[in-house]
Amino acid sequence: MAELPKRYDPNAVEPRWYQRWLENRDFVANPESPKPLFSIVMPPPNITGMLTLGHVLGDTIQDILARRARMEGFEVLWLPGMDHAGIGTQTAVEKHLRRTENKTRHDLGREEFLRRVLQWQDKHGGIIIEQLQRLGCSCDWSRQRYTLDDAYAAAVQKVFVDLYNKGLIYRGRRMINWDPAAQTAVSDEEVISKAQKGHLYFVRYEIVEEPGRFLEVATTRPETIMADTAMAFHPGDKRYLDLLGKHAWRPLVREKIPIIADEAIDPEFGTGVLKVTPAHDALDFEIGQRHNLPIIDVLTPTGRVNCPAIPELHGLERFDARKRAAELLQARGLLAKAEPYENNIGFSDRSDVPIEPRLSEQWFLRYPKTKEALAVVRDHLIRFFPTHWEKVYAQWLENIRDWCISRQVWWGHRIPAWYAKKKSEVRNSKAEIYVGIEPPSDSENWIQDEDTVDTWFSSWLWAYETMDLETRKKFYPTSVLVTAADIIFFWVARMIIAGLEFKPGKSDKIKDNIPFKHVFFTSIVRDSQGRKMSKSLGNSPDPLELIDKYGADGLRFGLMRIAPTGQDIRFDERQIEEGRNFATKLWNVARFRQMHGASETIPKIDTQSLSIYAVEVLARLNETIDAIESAYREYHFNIVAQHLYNFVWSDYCDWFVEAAKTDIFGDDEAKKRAVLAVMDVVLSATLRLLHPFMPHLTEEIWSLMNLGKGSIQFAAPPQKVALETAADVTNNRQLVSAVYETVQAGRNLRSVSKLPSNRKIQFILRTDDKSISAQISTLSRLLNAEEITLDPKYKAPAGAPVAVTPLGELFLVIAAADEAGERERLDKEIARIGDEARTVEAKLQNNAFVERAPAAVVEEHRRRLSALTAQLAKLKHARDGLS
RNA sequence: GCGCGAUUAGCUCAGUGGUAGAGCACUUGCUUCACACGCAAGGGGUCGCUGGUUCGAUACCAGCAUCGCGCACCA
Repeated sequence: MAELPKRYDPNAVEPRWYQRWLENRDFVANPESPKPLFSIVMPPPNITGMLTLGHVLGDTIQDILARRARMEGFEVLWLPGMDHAGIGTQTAVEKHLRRTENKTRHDLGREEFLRRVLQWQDKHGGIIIEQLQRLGCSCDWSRQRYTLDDAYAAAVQKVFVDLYNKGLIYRGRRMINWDPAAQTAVSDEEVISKAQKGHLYFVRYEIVEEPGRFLEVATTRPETIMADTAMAFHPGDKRYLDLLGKHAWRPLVREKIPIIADEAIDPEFGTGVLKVTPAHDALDFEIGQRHNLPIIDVLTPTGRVNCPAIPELHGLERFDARKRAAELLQARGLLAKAEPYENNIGFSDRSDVPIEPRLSEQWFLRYPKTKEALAVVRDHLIRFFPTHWEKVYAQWLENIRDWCISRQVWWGHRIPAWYAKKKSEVRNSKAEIYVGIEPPSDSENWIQDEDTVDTWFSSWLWAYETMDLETRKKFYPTSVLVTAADIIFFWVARMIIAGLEFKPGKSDKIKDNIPFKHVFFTSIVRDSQGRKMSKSLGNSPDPLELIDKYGADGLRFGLMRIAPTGQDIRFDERQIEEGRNFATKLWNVARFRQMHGASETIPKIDTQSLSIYAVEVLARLNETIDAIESAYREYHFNIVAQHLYNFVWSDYCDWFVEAAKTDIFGDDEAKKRAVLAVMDVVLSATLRLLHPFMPHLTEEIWSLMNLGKGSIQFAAPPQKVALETAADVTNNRQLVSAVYETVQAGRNLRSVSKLPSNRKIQFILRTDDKSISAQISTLSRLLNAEEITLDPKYKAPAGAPVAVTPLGELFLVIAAADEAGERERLDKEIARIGDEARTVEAKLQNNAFVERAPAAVVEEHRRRLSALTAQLAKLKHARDGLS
């Protein structure tokens, strides 16, 4: 038997076990297994990503579910993988290129650039996989996938072609969200609105037909004035009715533009007049369509002004141009005023720069199966945890708009569309477009689309395209998806749609094709001040450093314990420290058991002859098992962790082990063996319950103490211990709680009497109950008493500290009693108990309460009152005994 | 503007129609034969506010306030 060192060293133990598990292929799923399935696909982290606390949270939860399922006898597949992260990875490489070689991707050309991305990927990619392994994740690495694997990429292309052939994917020239930094279109979901401080400029447009009269318009974007093609007001706005059909002089590039009326204008805003700029605003574009307005684009894809007619602005960056345009207007007397103004602006989720609404030719997907996707969640074929996300999901689906899926990015799945070379300027015509996985046979006459698809257009197949057919047959649909709620639209909803549309399941039935049965939305990890973790704030701790400091198990347990469902987590390193401390506590209490001899591999206890303390701890173990079971059903991991923490630390260590020392250090060998067996049963059960949270530590103790055959990973979860008849258990437990209460009262006496806790002291217990004598040795130990004497007729000297306990009156024997102090203490105690008794009594005197409250509640109050009254009498008696 | 969530001890959070809870932090005592990453004792709360339902509300209902999030608007 290997001896357990005093301090547990996770850094030595954890990698050793992980390596062993890998060698044993413990995480590899077997599609031919007859066992019931349990499967999870990991939300794929970005290929060049680093492990964040968000990953730690999500992947720990997945690991807990996977490990628990393995113990419960499921055939488990936890399928890991990575995402190529189109825009993100490309941006990183472009940045690197600019810094090191001062080149753009266009300088290198597509082929060379992609070669560089692959180099970058080889150098920086996949680190996160090692980090997940350090965390202890029990993924089936033999099935690791990548969104750019050949088979996966082929599936993405096939889906594109199929949807095109179904008429669901189309190409169109429409207003899209343009990211000028990444220089690509993005989807509506990738635009986040943020409050932005700026100015509202009031610009004067002279009326052509009435020189000297001006139309004033409020705008935040004077730099786009050159692209104005109309002025508009609300048709019901009497202020401007006489101007309808007239014209205004557009400033800067002076030109006549019509004055029109349109319902879309809010007469309340600004002056009630809108300058219509169809090329640079979605609403203006719609108005332009309705009124057949020309479209003038004065911005380049990088967000610079393109307007040679105004040399002062031409080439300026859009925000510089805004200031300059205002100055120009001011100089010409056309700027009435500029007010400070705060409005919401759409920012690119990716590059964090303001989005530019832009007219552009892109590929779009008309979502299929939206009604069905709503139904499967509404009808709970797919259950969301917490449930309130169902509503968020439904709202999105009910207001869904077509998805712009093309990206002007090279890194990713290239769009399988070809254009006829000769007439490439007329791409709209169907005859000029060929969509197919293979290029057209006369490929020299065709040119492939330069764009790639949105990364999420590949991720939405992740739930099943990651599985080969055999694996899919066994493990699809997956059991549960664990993910952060911020990708509910990006990923969760689209995966559901994909499952329903492409039907990868074993039959056509909806239940076989939904991608998962449960979705658990994890919290978002924030810093201790509630801010989001971000690189720029530097408030994001490195999980690997935390693992070095506290161990993977400590990190996992600490994080789980503070992770509420449905709310954000405020991260505080002290909580991880607690996780580490808990690991050490468990280690030490196991060590304590080991010091008293070897454990039985399959521990057995004789439930007929258990000590009352053993009954108590086993009953609490049973309660813990029940509580954990129901918490798991709702994915309340924090509650599971809290129950385990309380049971181990309080019920087992603080109370049972301390009480058990009476027998362990006693002379009765049979009792000693019995109590050690109880410890083995409890430890064995506890380790198994804790294993999903703290896999390495529990495996280490399990193995060193030889508590089971083989790895704890496949040990069955503990069953509740069958105890004796309920009545006996109740009696036993009442006695134990009386003993424990007496201990607490005695310790309190010691403390208020200012006796240091290491000093042996004497107690006298005044009671008629002779059966108490059996508990005296344990009482003595827990009170660190020299001696406890049972004396039914004890006459205490005046001033002797006393506590009224369920076992009788407990007197502290000290040489010089502080009579005044004791009187004061008793008075306080009498007042406190008296208050409580009066409260209960008042309630019982309330007829309405006695008549209407449930009988059990009333009875409980009566019992309580009589107990308090008895206690009060004894306390008063003790006080009156003082001189 | 619409929707969602939160509001309980200094902090992070549980919780229940019937006597307010945990961990940390704080105060005090302790190197007692598993553990100072520990043991023991203690202080600390009008359960956001106002109404309603009820014998009884921190809990259920309504309104309000504050904070956070999402959607829409955003000239």
